[in-house]
Amino acid sequence: MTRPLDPDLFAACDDARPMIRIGDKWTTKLVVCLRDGPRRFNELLRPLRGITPKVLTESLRAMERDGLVVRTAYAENPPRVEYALTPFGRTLLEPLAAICTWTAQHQSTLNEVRAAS
Amino acid sequence: MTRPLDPDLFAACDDARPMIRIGDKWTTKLVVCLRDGPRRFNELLRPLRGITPKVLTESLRAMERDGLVVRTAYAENPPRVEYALTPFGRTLLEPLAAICTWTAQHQSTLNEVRAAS
DNA sequence: CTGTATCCTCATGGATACTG
DNA sequence: CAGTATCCATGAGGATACAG
Repeated sequence: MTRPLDPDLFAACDDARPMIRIGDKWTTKLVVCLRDGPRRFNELLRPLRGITPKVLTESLRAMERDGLVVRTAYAENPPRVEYALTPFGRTLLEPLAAICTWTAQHQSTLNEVRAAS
Repeated sequence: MTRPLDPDLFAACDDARPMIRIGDKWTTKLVVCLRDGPRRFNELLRPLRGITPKVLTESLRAMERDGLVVRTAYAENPPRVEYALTPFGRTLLEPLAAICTWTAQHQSTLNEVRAAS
């Protein structure tokens, strides 16, 4: 108990902005959306209820820049574009699952606690 | 591949605001800071470089409301206040560790990818 | 279908100073 | 030591409309 804090634990998070925008509103949900294979723009727009095309584009571009997602455009008519997780992006699935499981398991606890206050 | 999306996976995250403010700038760091035992206000203020007392207070109050943290004030002079994780708060440590590990392992990859673009 | 272009709101969180 | 009190900057994200 009360061992000194390990400074290294913060090394990865010390930047003004988080390396991965795990904290933002959509990135994690997008990763989950893409876990079973490539999805098209509208296939992402729909299940993420409430996201606007602008924000979806921004999020996907950011994830592309970070190498989490690849965008593939097919020269067809009507145009078809597919987004898929890269192998690197897939490495996020496991730690993210841990958080999702926690949330699913403890959501009711949280609701009770909040209702009581 | 390309199995249909499991809608339940989003059930826990469908609210306008996340149940737990995992996404915010300080909550996760505070959990990590408190993992080894109770800490005093200034013991949290210092290692979280850059946080202001106002924001620290706000964050701790929010975590208190959610039952993640307990505040204990000792009637001494000078005043002493300790913050500690509740058992419930401790359940967050494991999934959070998964994310921390991921970040630590892949930070360099991310840096390379960004430098290349 | 797959996006862009504008405009705008609003909450997070930072700066600074002060108090019991 | 452990906060409060103000004020304010910023940018993520939303609304809406339009385009290739």
